[in-house]
Amino acid sequence: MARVAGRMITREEVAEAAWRVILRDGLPKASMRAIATELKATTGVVTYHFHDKAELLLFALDRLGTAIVRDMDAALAGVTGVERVRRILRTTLPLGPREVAGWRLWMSFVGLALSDKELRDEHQRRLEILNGRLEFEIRALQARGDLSAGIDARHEADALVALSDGIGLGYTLRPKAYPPEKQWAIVEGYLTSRFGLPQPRRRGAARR
Amino acid sequence: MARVAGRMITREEVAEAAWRVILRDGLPKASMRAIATELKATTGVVTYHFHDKAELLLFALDRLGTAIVRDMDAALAGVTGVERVRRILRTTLPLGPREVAGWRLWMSFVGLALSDKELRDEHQRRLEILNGRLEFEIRALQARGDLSAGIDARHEADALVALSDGIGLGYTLRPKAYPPEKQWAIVEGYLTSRFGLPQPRRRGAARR
DNA sequence: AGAAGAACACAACACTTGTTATATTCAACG
DNA sequence: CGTTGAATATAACAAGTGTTGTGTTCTTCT
Repeated sequence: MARVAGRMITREEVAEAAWRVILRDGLPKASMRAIATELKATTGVVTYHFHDKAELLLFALDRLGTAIVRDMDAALAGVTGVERVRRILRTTLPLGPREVAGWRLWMSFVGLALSDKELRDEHQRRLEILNGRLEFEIRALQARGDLSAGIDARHEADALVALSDGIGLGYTLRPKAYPPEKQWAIVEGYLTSRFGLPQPRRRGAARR
Repeated sequence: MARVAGRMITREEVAEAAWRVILRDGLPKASMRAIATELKATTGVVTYHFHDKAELLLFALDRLGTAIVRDMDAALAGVTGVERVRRILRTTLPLGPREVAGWRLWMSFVGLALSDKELRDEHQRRLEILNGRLEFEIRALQARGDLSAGIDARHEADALVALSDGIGLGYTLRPKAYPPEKQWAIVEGYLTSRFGLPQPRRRGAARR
């Protein structure tokens, strides 16, 4: 109980301030003081909402993951069939500024995740969610008859995750080499040549 | 002039010590003192060979890249045809402990590379080298007649880099999800369904 | 009005960091 | 020999870090 005072900064706002600092100055510069300054507050706010800095970073990463899942669900609303797979990939790829920011943040944490078990678990969770969703959709397509029952859904989902993550990694390091059109061309090319899924737009070059 | 004294620690040894520290304790723990201790020396050695810490990290990353290129060249010696593409991918994928260490190191630096221009340039250089080599080999296969002349070599190389980098990223975060056999199954599956490349067989065509 | 407690500010502590300056060692050479 | 200079050790500094403790506000409830 007890509704509260003047500004009332929430944990989410702290996490989002951390995002902005990380995106602007990099993770090493994201100190408690820098995050507090970004909030136009002092470190007291940060230490009040989070016991640790580790807890703050973990929460920031967790919230980033749930935001992506929420975006994905929104993109899937009312969509059926093959288009669902495309929508999933569209929300994970760095096609727009929002997704680009997400990828930059995610990549900023990868280095830490290698030496921090909890951060690594959080990363794994996201990958497993993405993998699980793709696997589910592939199975649904198989049940529908749109896809051969012979293919290994789990395996194909792993491959798709690898492809989209590779594009995301490539974009964060070489943005010019992976513009949105090329990202999507790679994914569409993969889907058609691998599964024979029809292209919504005009037919292209992927005949062998 | 002047051959020198007792231990004579080189820049390369310092860089390799930095690798070990980063692999064992993570990049944030890789301080000058930690690296010096790993060398069983003091910080004087490190500051003598490197003016900056930034210069040390850049050198360590650069040397990692050249080591990978050297491995790739060694794997390509005397190999012709489609097998060359496979060899390239085999040296980039985290199939063995050596490549796994390379990937862990590379991923440790990605976060810093986002906020450090020189590190980012180094990353881009490696990606461009890998992309260039694959593009070259694809063109060679086209000239040979093993691959349709209609495909866009540059585009296919970008896609292949994305796929292998995605596998590498996936492995560093979820090693159990991408064991060596699965890594290779994904790549082989991609090559066959995308290019129709046959499983390894020998043919005796004249080179060039 | 008064009490309570949440939300925040502020200051200080104990470390660690990168960097620099100054000593020390010791093989090579005139 | 003594001198030189590269290679390493040592020590110190200023700045920044996460964390902790103690005030200060200010709303809400009685």
